[in-house]
Amino acid sequence: MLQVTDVTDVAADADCCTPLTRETIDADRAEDLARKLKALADPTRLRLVSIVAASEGEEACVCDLIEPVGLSQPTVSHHLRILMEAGFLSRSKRGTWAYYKLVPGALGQLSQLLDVTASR
Amino acid sequence: MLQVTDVTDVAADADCCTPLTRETIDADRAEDLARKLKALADPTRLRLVSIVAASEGEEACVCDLIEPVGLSQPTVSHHLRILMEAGFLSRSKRGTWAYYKLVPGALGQLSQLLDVTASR
DNA sequence: GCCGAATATTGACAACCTTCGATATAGTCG
DNA sequence: CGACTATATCGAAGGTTGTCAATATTCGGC
Repeated sequence: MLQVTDVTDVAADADCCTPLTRETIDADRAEDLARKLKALADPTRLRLVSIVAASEGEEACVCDLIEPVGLSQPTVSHHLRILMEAGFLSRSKRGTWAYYKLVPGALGQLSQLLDVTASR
Repeated sequence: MLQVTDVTDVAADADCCTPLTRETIDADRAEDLARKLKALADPTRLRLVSIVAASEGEEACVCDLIEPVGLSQPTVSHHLRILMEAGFLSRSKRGTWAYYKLVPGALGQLSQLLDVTASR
């Protein structure tokens, strides 16, 4: 009940958002939620998000991400693109470098959708 | 904050739990988290969880789940097994019927892991 | 304008996932 | 016991995913 206002905010948001439960989720929203979860459901991508989140300004350069995850540069780029398309990261180029940054609230919003069931 | 006690519970729990961020997640925990997320990252399984969660006692019989999702009985059984192995549902047989029930706190725990980034 | 460096895209391949029909298992009621 | 019903398992088909090497693109410096 603490979340009533948040919930409404969230409902006004882009492409999602009303509780996962109580009323059963409809097929379209399930599809949408699944797409976001799928973007996170990979160990490498979780590590990328985590590293970015722990970096200065919640932002990191591709060149700093390749070595920690131990995969090829194209593979890392691929994962970053998926995370961006799912709305978890945003990209900004500065010179030759590409910086990926956490989209504020994206993880929290997803988290709330899952939490609803648990919080009642 | 209402959930402080839950949080400690959860921290004492099986195979997970410390923030997704600040300290970067290690490969093992990423693997583990990814496995759970992957179990949820399917539209059909989200709908199954949702229907179960919205049912009396957060529990539903397989026979009641087949028609709503519109897939074959073996397919539904398969998805339920995945959700069970990931720790989101538990099964209890009563006579010929199999009842799947939400595991209390499982979704909430996952939710918290994601939320950490957002909450700081 | 050209060269080198950082990132993105493409194409290919193996592994895995979702789904189904067919079949096996387990439990109920005559 | 035997037929029926509910659920699980198996095997196969088609689609999707993660990964890499090779290549394209974009940008800064000489």
